[in-house]
Order: sequence, then C-alpha cells, then structure tokens
Amino acid sequence: MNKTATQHALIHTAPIPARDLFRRRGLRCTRQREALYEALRMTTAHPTAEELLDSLGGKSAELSLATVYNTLDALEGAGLVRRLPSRRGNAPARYDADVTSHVHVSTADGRVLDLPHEISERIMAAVPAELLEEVERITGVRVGGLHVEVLGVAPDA
Amino acid sequence: MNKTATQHALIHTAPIPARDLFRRRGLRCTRQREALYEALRMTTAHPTAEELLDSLGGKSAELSLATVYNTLDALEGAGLVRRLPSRRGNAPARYDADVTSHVHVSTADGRVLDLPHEISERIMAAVPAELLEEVERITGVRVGGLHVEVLGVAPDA
DNA sequence: TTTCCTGCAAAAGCTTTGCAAGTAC
DNA sequence: GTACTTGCAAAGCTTTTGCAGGAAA
Repeated sequence: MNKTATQHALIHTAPIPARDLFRRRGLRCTRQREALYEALRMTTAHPTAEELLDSLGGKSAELSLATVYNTLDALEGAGLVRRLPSRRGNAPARYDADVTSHVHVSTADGRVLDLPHEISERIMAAVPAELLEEVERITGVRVGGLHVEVLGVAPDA
Repeated sequence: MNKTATQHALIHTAPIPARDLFRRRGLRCTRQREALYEALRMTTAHPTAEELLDSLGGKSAELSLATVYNTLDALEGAGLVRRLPSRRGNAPARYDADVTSHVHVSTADGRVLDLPHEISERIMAAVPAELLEEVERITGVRVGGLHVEVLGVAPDA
C-alpha cells in the first residue's frame, strides 16, 4: 500500500465521537459543545467564532456567541482545537479542529488555507531537532512546538 | 575575518538615521515618529504600544496612544516595523524594529524572545526553496514569506 | 500653502465576565 | 444533589476613527 492510499484510507476512517473525546478530558458533553465541535470538524475553512455561530443557525441557533467563545476556549485548553490569532489589528481569531502539527498558508486578505499533510510534513520535518535542542540550550526555554506559516497573496482575491 | 567578527562589526555599524528612512518612503519625519522608532530600535524586548508609550514618558510624553498606534501602523506599512500579533485573546500586539527575517521564541507567559541571528538563519534556511515553490503550485498563492516561531515555556516565569 | 500628522474623545471590534437559570453527571 | 454550563447583558481590552488644530515639506 503506497502512501497516498494510506492517507485515503485514513480520511475515511470513522472519527472518534465528540462525546468520547470530551469525556476523556473531563469536559461535560452538552448539545452546544457537540454541535460546535462537529461543525468545526466538518470544515476546512478555519472559521471565526461568529462564522461558526452563523453556520449553526445564527441568532436562531441554540447557542450564543458568548458560549461559542467560552466553548472554543475550553476545547483549546483540552487540546481539541487550535486557535489561529489574526494578523490584522481588530480581526477575529480563526479556529481549527485539526490539532495535528501542520502548516497554514495565510493570505493577504485574511484567509487561512491548509496545506496538504504530505507537503506540510515535509516542511516541518525540514527543521532538524538538533536545532531546536540548541534553541533550548541558548534561551533556556523548554521548546514545546514549532509554528510554521507561509505568508502570501491569493490569486483570486 | 571569520563570521563572528563580521557580525560584530555589523552590530557596531552606525544605523541609518530615522529621518532618511522615513523620507525615502515618503513618510514625514515628526518628533513623535522619530522618538517612537528610535525607542523601538533600542530595545530587544518587543514592546507593546502601551509599553512604548510608557518608555517615552507615559502620560507626560509628547505623544498619545492613538498616535503610537497610527505611527506603528504607518511604519509597518512602510516595512520598517514588524507587528507580532498576540497569541492570547485580548492581549496587545508586540512590535519589532528588526524586519530582517528571523525566528522568535514565544513563551507561555506572553513574552517574545529573539533568537541569535546565526541560529535563526540556520532554521529559516532549513526549509528548502523548492518546497515553497511547490506550495505556490499547489495552492496558487504567491508566497511572500515564511513565518517561523518556536513555542515554549520560559524557566523563570 | 498644501498636505499630512497629532491628539483628544468617542466609537468600533473582539473577547471576557457576573450572575441567574438550566443541565450533565 | 452537586458542580459545571448556558445565555444575556454588560464590561473590558485593544485598536481605529472623526475632526480640529498644528506641523512638515
């Protein structure tokens, strides 16, 4: 089985139910949390809190914007969600349910694109671990992760 | 002359006067701008807008917080300043007068440390240009830069 | 003289919080 | 039953803006 086939198979693996993920981390499973997390898992668009609320029915959704923020914060703390701070002054943060280490492409118009995992991994792996160990020695900071982002201009924007 | 000696010499090279940098980019040279830019050039602490204002005399400084923001925005647009968006919700952005491509270390307590240029360059150079060209082909985004950040926990915080 | 900049105050945005009612466990 | 969550409104922060006065070119 080659790599592409493996990835294809992985994509079609049934995801672990949100309920289980929540409970395993000591989070209660509420309708709001489940709906929010499933909505985030479904998309690759890295929505903002408000976009998430809208996608769940907006004002008529059975959750409020405050809850969206509180919940995303809780999920981030539990390691289920990644928050992508915006690069512009007053622009809202974006969120990503894919917490595996991968590279984002941030476009000048404020969107965030995913890079396919295959190339994403090649980029991340290009930075040798010895260099990060050297960073620890030099700065004294215990290194917990590497954040790589490609900046650029989208053609159709 | 070895590399260390070269860098040492570079560090002691007289910086280009702010006045000249401003004019070359069509920015007017005001007392406020010059003071702000010089203050930012002096430090390696990546201050926030408010910290910059404080370092120039706080309330009694001859510039206002609104001007600090407006000016930093203008300087960023002119490519003289780099804005470092904060990773936390309501935390203020930090600013850096070193616009050469280099790696930052973001600590869990919200500080931003510089990595020495030598190791910084080794990290940036580890990502091969072909990979970025491949990103262009795949996403259609014209790649303008690579943002690399090391995340970690500082020992003394 | 013209054009841009400053500064104050106010507005605009995003995000957080206090608290009463509701819900998971 | 207890402890946590929701939702509303209000507050808290950072950042931006309108506009009148001031300064650079």
